[in-house]
Amino acid sequence: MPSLSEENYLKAILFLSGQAQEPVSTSELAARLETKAASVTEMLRRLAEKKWVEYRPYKGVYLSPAGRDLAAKVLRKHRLWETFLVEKLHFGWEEVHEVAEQLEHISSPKLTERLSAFLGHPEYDPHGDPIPDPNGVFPKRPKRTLSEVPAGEKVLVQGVRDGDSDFLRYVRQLGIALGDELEVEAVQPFDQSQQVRHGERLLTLSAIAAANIYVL
Amino acid sequence: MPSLSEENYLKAILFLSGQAQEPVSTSELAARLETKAASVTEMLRRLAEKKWVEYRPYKGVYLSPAGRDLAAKVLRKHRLWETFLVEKLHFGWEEVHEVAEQLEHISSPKLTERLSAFLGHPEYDPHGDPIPDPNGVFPKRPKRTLSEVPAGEKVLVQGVRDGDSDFLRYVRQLGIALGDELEVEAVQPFDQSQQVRHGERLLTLSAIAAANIYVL
DNA sequence: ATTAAAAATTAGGCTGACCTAAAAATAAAG
DNA sequence: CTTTATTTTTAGGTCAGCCTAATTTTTAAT
Repeated sequence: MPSLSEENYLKAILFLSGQAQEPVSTSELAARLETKAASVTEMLRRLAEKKWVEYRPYKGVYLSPAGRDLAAKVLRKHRLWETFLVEKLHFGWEEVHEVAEQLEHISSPKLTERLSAFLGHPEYDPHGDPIPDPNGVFPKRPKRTLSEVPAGEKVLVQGVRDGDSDFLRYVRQLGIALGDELEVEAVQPFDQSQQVRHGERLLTLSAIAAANIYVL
Repeated sequence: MPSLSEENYLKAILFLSGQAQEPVSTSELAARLETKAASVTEMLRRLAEKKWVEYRPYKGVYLSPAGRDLAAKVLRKHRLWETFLVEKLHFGWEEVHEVAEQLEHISSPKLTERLSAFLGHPEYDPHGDPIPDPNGVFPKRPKRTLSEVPAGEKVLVQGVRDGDSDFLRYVRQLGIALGDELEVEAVQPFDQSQQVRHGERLLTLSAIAAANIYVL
């Protein structure tokens, strides 16, 4: 049974190593977890002892199969709770992250599965991010971002990248919601910024913003 | 902001001091929290420093208004979550306690109030225990136990005393559920045990068991 | 009222999870 | 290929929350 802190480390490693299982550096973890490098080193030694990560001093860490499984379970809970908060308790899109950070550590497999059933076994959370199944397997989906869409094409907003509540607030402020139709009118060659039609309005989105919006 | 441990101590003091705000002893707390007296003493000093309790060494402890408020908020969350688990996720009566012990520490006033609304602002949890309102005020109700019911009277099961999962299991095993009608047929004078009719069946309940069943 | 028993507190230690400062290893620059 | 800069680790300290053992206070019993 990992502690709350250990769960947060495992989750951070999962996030930072991406799908490719690339090793993660001490400083990356320290930045993400808002802690100091020395604390990270110490924790990594403990996680390695428990066989949840493979850790080579100075070289980085990656998750063991057991660690990956634990991290996926935490992520599953996080995304299920986010779904619950938005769909059942009518929270705003951008308010759910912090609360889900707490709820994700509740330890009760029965609760998790009942919650999933209650929500109709969703495969994606309100941000459009995939929810791992009870075995830690992600539903895969063509993950296309708005920035990949050429001028002239119409797309549906599927979600936004999770984790940055400033961005979530910005998107909401623009009036863009899940399921909305967007049409890319033009892409500026020099900075990849896009002119996008959203209903009546014409919006300008930076390349960075466009890369954080998932579309279908 | 109380820590998780501090919340548990406050909740335990609230429970043990009852409605009369009687002072609670170190050993009572140690027993309830499954910890050692020395640990309790240490924590009480800390709680007193934070003005959540009034603590007189060797004399006992009771909650300050601020501490009582914090404890009531935790209890409110506990009972709301129990209600959620039973009514929405179809947990059994006796399975919810442990999970609610975790959920009660989630800190988000907005979540608590949305959850309460989602459940229709219940005043009693599935065990029949009262849920304090957001200001820590309990709905009061004539709290009658089965042991107070004289022979010949018919009553409805309103709930059972929370906290002892052995007892919850026993009640369920007897087939008694919330809302069931019971008729006290006889009370044995020598040990106060009761013969109770439950539908077709005739049950014998000890005085101790009867004192733990709330009726209306 | 004294003594024995029970309850509570103090003293001193341990662990997890953090920190700062110093040292060591790796990477980057001349 | 050295030297410098950056990253990482080690060393040593703090704090919350628990523990055992020893001491003190209170309560109960003679």
